[in-house]
Amino acid sequence: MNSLRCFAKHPMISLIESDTTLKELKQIHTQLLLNGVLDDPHLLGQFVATAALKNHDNLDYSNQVLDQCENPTLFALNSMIRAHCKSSTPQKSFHFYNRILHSNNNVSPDNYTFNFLVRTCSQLLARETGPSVHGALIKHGFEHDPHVQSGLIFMYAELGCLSSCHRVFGEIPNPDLVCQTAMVSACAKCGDVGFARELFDVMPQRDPIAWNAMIAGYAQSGKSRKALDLFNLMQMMGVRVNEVSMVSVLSACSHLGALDQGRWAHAYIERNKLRMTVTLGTALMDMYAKCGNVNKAMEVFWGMKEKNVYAWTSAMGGLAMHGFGEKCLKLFSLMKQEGVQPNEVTFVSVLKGCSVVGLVKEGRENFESMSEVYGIEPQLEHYGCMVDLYGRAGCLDEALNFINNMPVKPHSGAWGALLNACRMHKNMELGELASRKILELEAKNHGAYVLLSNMYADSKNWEGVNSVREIMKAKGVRKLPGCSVIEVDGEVHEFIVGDKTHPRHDEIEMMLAEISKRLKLSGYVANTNPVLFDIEEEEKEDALCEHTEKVAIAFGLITLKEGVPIRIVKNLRVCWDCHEVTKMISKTFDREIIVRDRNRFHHFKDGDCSCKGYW
DNA sequence: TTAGGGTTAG
Repeated sequence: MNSLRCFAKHPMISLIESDTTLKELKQIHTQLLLNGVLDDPHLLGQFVATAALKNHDNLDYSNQVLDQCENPTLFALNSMIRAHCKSSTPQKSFHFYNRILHSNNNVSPDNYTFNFLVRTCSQLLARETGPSVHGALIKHGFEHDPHVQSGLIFMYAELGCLSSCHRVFGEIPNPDLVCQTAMVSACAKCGDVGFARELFDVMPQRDPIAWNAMIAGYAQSGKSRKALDLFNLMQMMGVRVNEVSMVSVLSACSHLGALDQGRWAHAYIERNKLRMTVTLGTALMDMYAKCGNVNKAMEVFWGMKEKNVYAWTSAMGGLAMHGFGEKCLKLFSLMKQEGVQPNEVTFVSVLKGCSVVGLVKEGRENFESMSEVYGIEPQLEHYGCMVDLYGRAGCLDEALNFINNMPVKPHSGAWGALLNACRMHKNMELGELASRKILELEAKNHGAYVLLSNMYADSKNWEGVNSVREIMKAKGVRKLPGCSVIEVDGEVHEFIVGDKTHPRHDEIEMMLAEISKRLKLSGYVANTNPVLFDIEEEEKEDALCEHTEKVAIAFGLITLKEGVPIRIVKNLRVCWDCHEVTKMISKTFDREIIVRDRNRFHHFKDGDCSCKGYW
């Protein structure tokens, strides 16, 4: 009874809510002081903890109150570590940890202290401090606390230290469901999704969170089909699916470009009345954008009740990916008007938006505003976007100048953007320089070899083509095999270059011949330059016929009803000839064709492409 | 009177 009375929340403290203003908080504080309520250290702790936990980003007041208090309780100090760990200033947790350590009030850290502190280290990605905190908690005897253990596994996974995850996990005699799930997630996060699955399979019991962890593990490591397979198994086993499961399912569909399956997932969410959280809404929108239906993506976006920086950034990225640069920038203005703070990823979308439509001035201004207005230091990714922006617009000198003046060493991405620009604008000399730089950094960068070889082929420099081929051979560099995917009636068909095993291979061949015939009748002459090797003209045409997007398009023409757009996802950039051919097919066969290549979307219609020849 | 595992944008 006594303890209940002691820990019941004071009615005035209960008034503190997450939307309590600072002024109101001060009024409550003054009242509590006048009434002598805060003379009780437990109630003071309650006030500070409530104020801090209700608003993670306004901890100053609680900090001040506690700093003026000579002998705060362990509860109050732990609460401050917990609040800071979730705030934008997690490092301040250590101030309160130090107060616990150096308290003259007989206070010493407990399992709560270390649990919160370990989470602070995860937030901070504290490579050195994390292990020290681990050492300290062992010294204080808390390494057997299951909350602390799962926290440590999570922390080491965030730090990318799988061996430490294994060490912690291996030392737990009987890990509970939570620790096992944390370990499954940690292995998947650190790249060992196979071991994650082994662990998952031998778990004596699995709740929906464990299933979600494994599905997410697959989705995040690019094993999208496995993610969808496991989701199907989850349903078959009668495990309760929730909105978190669907986020991973949608993410897997986005990755595959599987629009039918994505639509099915959308219908499933509605049918089962799953909660449309901002995360789920973002995943849904992203799925539609990445599967080629940008209008539907924007419809989802505008229908979202809450839009955070992820939602805005994803919508802007979707627009940029489809070539709608101006719309992307308009959305950026709107986002700022709404008071949503952009982050570094937002600027990647902004710069891509500028790049796809050649808005050099706007791109430069936005890039400069990153550090000047928003205090965000540009990362390599942003520098790459800027080189792409200048290069794509044909300002090759400025692109080179930009690279040469980068405050950090230019990475292969920056040189790669320049190389692609050189290909677009046919600048052989600079292209050679760019490829040399890339290969100095990454001797086996197959993309650079292919681009360079294609540039030589474009200028009929067969000697150049051969020399690239020789170097590739000597260094054991293989061209990444092309692969195109098309979905028909909810089934994903994958065409890999040279693979003739598709059950309808013969029909596809016939359709390819038909396409060839009809295109020739319309005056098409194959541009054979992008074929990597210098071979006889006729053979070259055959090799081009095998570019996987053409095979997938042929399959689409056979299987999809008239008027249904053909949607292809390709793992490489579309080559110039395929781009021309696809334009012509869209006209000759009166068919809309939407291709997602490694970089962006191409919408082919009536003999034209939305990229206007720049990709 | 404070605590643990699963989700979104490059």
